[in-house]
Amino acid sequence: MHKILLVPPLPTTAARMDNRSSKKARKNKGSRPTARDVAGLAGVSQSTVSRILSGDTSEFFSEKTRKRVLKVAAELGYSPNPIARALRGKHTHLIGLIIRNISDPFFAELVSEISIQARELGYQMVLGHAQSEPDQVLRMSHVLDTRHTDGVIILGDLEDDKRAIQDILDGNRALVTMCRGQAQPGILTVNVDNHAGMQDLLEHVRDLGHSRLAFIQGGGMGDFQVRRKEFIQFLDDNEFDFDPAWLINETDDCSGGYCAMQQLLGQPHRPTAVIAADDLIAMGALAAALEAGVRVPEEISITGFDGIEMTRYMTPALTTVRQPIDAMSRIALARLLDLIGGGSVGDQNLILVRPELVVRHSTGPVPMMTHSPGGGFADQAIQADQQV
Amino acid sequence: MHKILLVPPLPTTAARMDNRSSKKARKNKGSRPTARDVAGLAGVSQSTVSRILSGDTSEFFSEKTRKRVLKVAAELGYSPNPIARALRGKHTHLIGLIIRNISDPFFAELVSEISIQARELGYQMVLGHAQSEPDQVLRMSHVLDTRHTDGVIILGDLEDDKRAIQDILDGNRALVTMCRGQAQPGILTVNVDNHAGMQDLLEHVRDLGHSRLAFIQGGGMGDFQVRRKEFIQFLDDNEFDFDPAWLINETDDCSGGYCAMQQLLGQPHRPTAVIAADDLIAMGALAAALEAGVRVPEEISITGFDGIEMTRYMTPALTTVRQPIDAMSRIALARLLDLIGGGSVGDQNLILVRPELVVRHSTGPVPMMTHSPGGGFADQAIQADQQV
DNA sequence: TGACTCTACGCAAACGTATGCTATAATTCG
DNA sequence: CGAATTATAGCATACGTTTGCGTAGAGTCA
Repeated sequence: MHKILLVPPLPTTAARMDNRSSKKARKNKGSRPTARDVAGLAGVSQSTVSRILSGDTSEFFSEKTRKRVLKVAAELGYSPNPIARALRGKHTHLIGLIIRNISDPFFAELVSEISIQARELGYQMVLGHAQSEPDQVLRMSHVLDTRHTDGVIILGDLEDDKRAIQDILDGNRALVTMCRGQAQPGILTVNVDNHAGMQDLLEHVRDLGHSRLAFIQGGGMGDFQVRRKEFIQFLDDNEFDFDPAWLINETDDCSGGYCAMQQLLGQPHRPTAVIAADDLIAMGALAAALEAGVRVPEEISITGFDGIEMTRYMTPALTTVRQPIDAMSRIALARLLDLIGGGSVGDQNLILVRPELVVRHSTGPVPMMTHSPGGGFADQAIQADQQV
Repeated sequence: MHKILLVPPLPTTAARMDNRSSKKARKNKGSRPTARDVAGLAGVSQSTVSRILSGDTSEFFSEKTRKRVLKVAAELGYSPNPIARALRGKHTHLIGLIIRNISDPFFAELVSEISIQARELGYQMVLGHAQSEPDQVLRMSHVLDTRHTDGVIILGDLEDDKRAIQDILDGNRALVTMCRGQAQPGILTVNVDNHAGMQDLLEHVRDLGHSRLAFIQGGGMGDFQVRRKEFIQFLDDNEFDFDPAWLINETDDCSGGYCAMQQLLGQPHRPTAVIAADDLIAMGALAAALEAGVRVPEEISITGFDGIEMTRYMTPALTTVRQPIDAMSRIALARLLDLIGGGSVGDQNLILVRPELVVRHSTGPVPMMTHSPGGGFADQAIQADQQV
C-alpha cells in the first residue's frame, strides 16, 4: 500500500542492501525462501524476521510489524533453515539412535515409539547402526559422524561400546542408554525392571508345578545376563535343581532358540519348562519343539520376554513379559531433552520401569511323570538313540 | 603459560586476527577442533586445511605441507563439521526415510539394509514416520522438516501422499520410492516384481492341485492391489472359480490375517489354499486356522509374501516369496545418489527386481474330496452349524 | 528545551566450512 | 636476462541463521 515503505538503501553498506532488494524482487526459483526474502517483502530487516519467527517474547514488536512479517512468511511458505540455525544456535533438533539390530521386532517397536514421540517434541531421529561396524575404528568414526546431533540414545548393549560412549561424552553430547543390563555410573539408563519381570514370570511357571527349568540366553548382552542371574537366583531361592546343561547360550534370534531347544531335547534329562531370554529366541525354541513332535505346553512349557506383537499369533500363543515400551520411551526422551537443555544426570541414573506378565497358552501345568529321575520323557522317539 | 594471550578484545578487524591466533594456542575445551585450529598449529591457512582435507586433487600442495596438515589434523582428531559443510556446500549427507510402519518386520529389514549400505556410501538415514501424522498439515510440515536432507526415500504407499511427494519435488530434493504398487510418471520407483512373484507362487499352488484359492489383502496399498490383480488374472487365465467372498480385505498385520481366516473358515464353501498379501497376514491366518483345528497344509494351504526371517520358524514353516532386499536397496541408493549428483530420472523410471519363491511346509497337495460341490469340508465341526 | 526513558527495530558479528580469485616464489623459456 | 608460466598457498566471501548491541524516534519529565 504505502510505497514509502520501500525506502531506498542507506549510504554505507549500499551494496548489500542492493543485493537484498534485488533478491526481494524474485527469489531464486527452486530453492526455499530465506529470512531475507521475507524481510525484503515485509520491509523489515532480516533480524526482525528471525526474532518474530522464533517467537522471542523478550523482544517487543508492534502488532502491525508482527502481523505483516507473519503474513509474508506464510505466503512464501518460509521456515528457517535448520542447518543454518544449527550452525549458529548449536541445536540441530536431531537425535542419534545407535542400535544393534533394527530387525529385531522388539527394537523395531521401540524405535517406532521413540521416533513418534520425538517428532511430537520437535525432534527427528537419525539412525546409527552398530551392526554394520565390525571393528572399532569404523565404530569410532561413526560416532564422530553423529556429532551433528543434539543427543544420542543407545539402544541395547553394543559389544565393546565403552569407547563409543566415551566419544559421545567427550563431544559434550547428551546421552541416554536404554535396555542395557548394568547401568554405568554417571550415565543415565532407562530399562525394564528385569528383576520384577523375571520374578513374575518364574513364579507363574513355578505355580504351574514346574521345578525343572532351562534358560536360553542369546549372547552375553547385559539384559540377558541380568535375566540369567535372576533365573539362577530363583532356582536357588526355591531350591530347584540346577543343571549346567540347562543353561544354554546361543545367538539372539530365532535360529539361536531353535538350536538351543534341539540341544535341550537331545538331553536324557529334560526340563519341563524353558525360559527364553527374549521372544525371538522363544519363537525358535517353539519351532524346534513342535518340529520334534513335542507338544507345547502339554509336554513342555515355553516362555518369552519382551511382549512383541506377534507373540499373540504363534501357536500356541506365547506366555511372555511385556516391556512398557511407551513409558520407557517417554522417560528416556524426557530425560534426554533435560540433558540437552543443560540438566545433569543426577543421583538416580538408573530408571527401571515395571513390565507386565502376559499369560497365554505356551505355559501349562507340569506333566505328570515329571518326578521320574533321569528324564521323564524317555519314550520320546527323538531321544531313543541318546539313551543307549 | 603466557598471560599475554588473555588480551581484552580489540576494536576493528584486528580482533579477528588476534582471536584467531589466540585460538591457535588452545582450542576451547569441550568442543571439537575446527579447521582453523588445525591451520594455526600447522602454520597454514584455514582454506589450505579445507582443501587438503577434502582431498581435492585439482589443487596442488607440496608434499611437506600436506603431510604436516594431515598430521596435525590426526593429532587433534579433527574432522570437518558436517553442519557447516552442509551450509556451504549444500550437501548434508543425510537421507530422509519416510516409512509407514517400522514395526513391520519386512520394512524393518529393509530399513536395516538400506541404512547399512547408506553408511558405506557415507550417508546417514533420518527417520520420518508417516504413521505418526494423522492429518495433512502435520505431514506437510514433516516433509518441510526433512529438507535438510539431500534426498528422500519413501518406503511403501502412504495414504494420500501426493502432497508429500509434491513437496519433496518442490524442494528440489532427490526422491526415490520403493515398494509401491503403481509407479508415478517421472518418479523413480524400485520395487519387487510382483507379477513374477505372484506368478511363481500361484503356479506352485496350482501344481499342487489347488483350484479354489482365496486372497487376503491388507488394506488398499498399491503393492497389495497389484498382487490382488495378479491373483485375479491368474484365476482368469486358469479358469478357476472366482468367489467374491474369497477376496477379503483386512488390516495389514497379524490381526488382519487372523480375522480374514476366521471369515474364510466360517464360510460353507471353503477355499483349499489361502494366498496372503504378505507374511504378517499369513502369520495371522495360520494362527486362526490352527486355532480352529484346521490342519495346515493337510486341509488348507497358506502362503505369504516378503520372505521375512521368522517365516522359517512358524510351524509349519511358511511358503512365501522372498523379496530381494539387498538388491533393491542397492539399486535404490545408487539411483538416489545419482539423482543427488544431478542425474535425471530418465526413461526407465520403474525398476523391478525379480523375487524368489521359497517353498516350505505351509503348502501341500490339495485334499482329496475337494471336488464335492458346496464345500469339501462339511465334516469340520466348525462348519456344522453353517450347513443347515 | 534538553536530558532521559522507552519502544521498536536495524547493524553486524559470529558459527565453520568451501571456493573463486589473488599473490608470491620458483621455474622455465625465448 | 626479462618475461611468461607454474606450483603453492592465502584472502575474502558466501551459506542463512541467531543475538549482543546500538540507535532513531516518540514520549515524558524537570
